[in-house]
Amino acid sequence: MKNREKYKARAKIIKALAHPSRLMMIDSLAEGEKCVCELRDLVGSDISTVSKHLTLMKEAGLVEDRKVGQQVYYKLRVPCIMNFFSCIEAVMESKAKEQISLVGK
Amino acid sequence: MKNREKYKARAKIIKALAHPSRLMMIDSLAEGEKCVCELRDLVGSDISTVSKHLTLMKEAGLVEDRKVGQQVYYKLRVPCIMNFFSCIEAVMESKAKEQISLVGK
DNA sequence: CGAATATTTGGCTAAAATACCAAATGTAGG
DNA sequence: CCTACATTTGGTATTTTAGCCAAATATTCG
Repeated sequence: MKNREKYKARAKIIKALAHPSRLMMIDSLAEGEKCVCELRDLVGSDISTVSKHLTLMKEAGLVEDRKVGQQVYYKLRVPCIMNFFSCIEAVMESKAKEQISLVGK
Repeated sequence: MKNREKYKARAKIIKALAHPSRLMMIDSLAEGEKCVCELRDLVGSDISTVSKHLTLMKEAGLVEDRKVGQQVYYKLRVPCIMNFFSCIEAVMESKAKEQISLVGK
């Protein structure tokens, strides 16, 4: 794969994570399968908006869906995603410390 | 911190990763400090564009800078970022397998 | 000081992402 | 078949992001 393409492919997946509502849904899906309506209640947006977020994550390969009756259930496809968050917290802490040290100068 | 804010803060950091050029630079910075001009050669965009990418990553807390003479060196602030990529690859593989299984149907 | 080099900032345009509403689709049950 | 319900799709307006050029800033060196 051409180098430029490799980073583009990675960016697509990371972009699919890069939205507050989507992160909220991922956190929730870590507990297990949820239907679209449950996720809508969680994030509080219009259901069409939620559906589009889910489609986008599905296309990126983050989640998969399953139809049961008239409902559609989504679940995480690759649980290692959850490991991200500890590092994200580390970034925030590191940033916070920097802020503190700047005050002292 | 209010829940909604927590996810917004996380999203800001993840957004700062979510661009091919920025991922390319992060990969390169994993080897060690680089000046802006080296990173411009790497990604091939206008230097003002590269500078803006770096500023954005700095504001997110991903990198820090250091001025040496007339050059500015950037380095990774939180190395655990690099752990992301193995999971990203896993997402891509999982996606690829899905594609293959669909062909067979 | 004045020229040369590295980087950042401001301004602007084009492209991408987001959100909502309305309409379409799919499924279940009477 | 008709209605109700869950979800997706289409269309559109708004916001955000990206990239380039030109100008400003900072530093080095003669």
